[in-house]
Amino acid sequence: MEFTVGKFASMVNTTVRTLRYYEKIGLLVPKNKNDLNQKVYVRDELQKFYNIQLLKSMGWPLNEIKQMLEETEYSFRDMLEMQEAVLLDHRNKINLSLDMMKRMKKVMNETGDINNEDLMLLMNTIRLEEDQRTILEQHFSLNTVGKIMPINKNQQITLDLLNRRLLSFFQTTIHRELRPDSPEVQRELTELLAMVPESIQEFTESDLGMVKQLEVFKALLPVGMVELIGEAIQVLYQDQCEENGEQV
Amino acid sequence: MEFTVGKFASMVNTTVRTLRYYEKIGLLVPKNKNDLNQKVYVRDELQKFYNIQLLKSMGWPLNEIKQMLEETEYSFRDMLEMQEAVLLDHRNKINLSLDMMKRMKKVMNETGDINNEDLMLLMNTIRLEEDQRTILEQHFSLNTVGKIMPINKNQQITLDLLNRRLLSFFQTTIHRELRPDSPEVQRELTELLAMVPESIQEFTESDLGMVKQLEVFKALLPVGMVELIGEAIQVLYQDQCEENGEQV
DNA sequence: ATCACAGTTACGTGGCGTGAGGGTGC
DNA sequence: AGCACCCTCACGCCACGTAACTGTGA
Repeated sequence: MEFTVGKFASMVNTTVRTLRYYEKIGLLVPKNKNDLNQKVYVRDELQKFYNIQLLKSMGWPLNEIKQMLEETEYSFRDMLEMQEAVLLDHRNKINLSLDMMKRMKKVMNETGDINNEDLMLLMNTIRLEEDQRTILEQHFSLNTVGKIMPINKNQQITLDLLNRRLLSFFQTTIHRELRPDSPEVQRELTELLAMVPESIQEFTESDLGMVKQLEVFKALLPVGMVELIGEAIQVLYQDQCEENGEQV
Repeated sequence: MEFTVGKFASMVNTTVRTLRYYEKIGLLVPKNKNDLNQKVYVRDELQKFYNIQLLKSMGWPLNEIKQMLEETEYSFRDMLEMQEAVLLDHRNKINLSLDMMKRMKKVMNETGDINNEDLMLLMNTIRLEEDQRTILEQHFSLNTVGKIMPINKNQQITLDLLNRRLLSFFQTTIHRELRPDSPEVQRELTELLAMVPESIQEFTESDLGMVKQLEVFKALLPVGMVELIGEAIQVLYQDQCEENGEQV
């Protein structure tokens, strides 16, 4: 039951370098030597190595592992609970990214060209959804916010696709230098608004505090797009009021 | 729309150091300066920063992100698929650790004292289950292996608890220096074997190749335990044969 | 003499943290 | 004068990888 570094490394399925590193930091130091004055790993080191591997797989850093293995009076149960929380947190972040990527794959499967810049913009809006949601919830009711940022997966994908269509249309609008009151813009806008939940109109009235908080997100949109859409919506509402014979 | 590092950092919720680092590696270099000769971040940098964050959340390293943002001709779809695989793999490893920890929590909730060394030993047997399974599958049928290493969660926990009881008992046996043919040992052994699936007896007959492969795992057990259990089982079988009037 | 190991020393990696030390405007 | 910023330079962290060079028994 004596193994030199090389043998031991292949036996426990690791590298010589790793064992040397563990020795250097005092984590796993072979106590015995053979007749050739080479360090040898015995049963004790094997058991300790697997315990190190175990704690590592739980997410502990090596210096903490060293401490834990030195003092006998540590609570395994506490260690387990702590690292479970860490791993759950980690997994949660990964799940958020995976969800985002799933939604994007569906958006990309829609027909029509879309460049990488716009794809990243759409993906960013998904990624930053939670941040925007918390801001909006300070100014509107939970119910209202839930309508433009639904948690329901089906509603989500519907609005993701709507977002894509909106972005694509106003990109070409800017490119073709159309005015916000042009018939093409007004026609598309009415059509888009028809597909959207009614209460979204609440969002058109915004106070100054919210505008400031949302400025970062607005800056992510292409130059001039926010203004263009704002003006286009204003024109639309004026027209509607005139049709109804109302005063603005 | 001009921000110095500090302002920009707090706006996009990062640190000055991070921005400086990105500048150093040429990932995000502010092109403009203000009248105080300070570097300023504008809308372009803001958009780029969020794109960097996005790609980072997908698991890309910074040098690859830099390349991707430099060349316009990359396939966003391919990037997405690749990183989805990476994230899934990552999540899988975390899930394995979390499963192991769940099983251990149940084992720890059983009554009776158990020290940290033994807890880690039990946890290692769970962690190394897959490695042992592949070895055993080279020598026994899938069905047989499945009985002592079930995939079914309920059966798993039953055997985990059995393992704990077995370990605890033979630890005290060694401590009290009981002999393998002592009545206490034989009684407990018969009781333990009664709780185990019948076909486990197949495992008592082992060939040399397998013994060698499993040596690493046997070395994880406390000194003398393997031998003790082996002898105790032999005594038990001899007694059974004599009762049945058979010859050994 | 060559090979297959063992040994030590030391620099590189990635994504920053954390200073040191100096300058500038209010 | 102090404060709150800005600048650059540079070492530290973690868990090793990689390389260079030397030594030793078969």
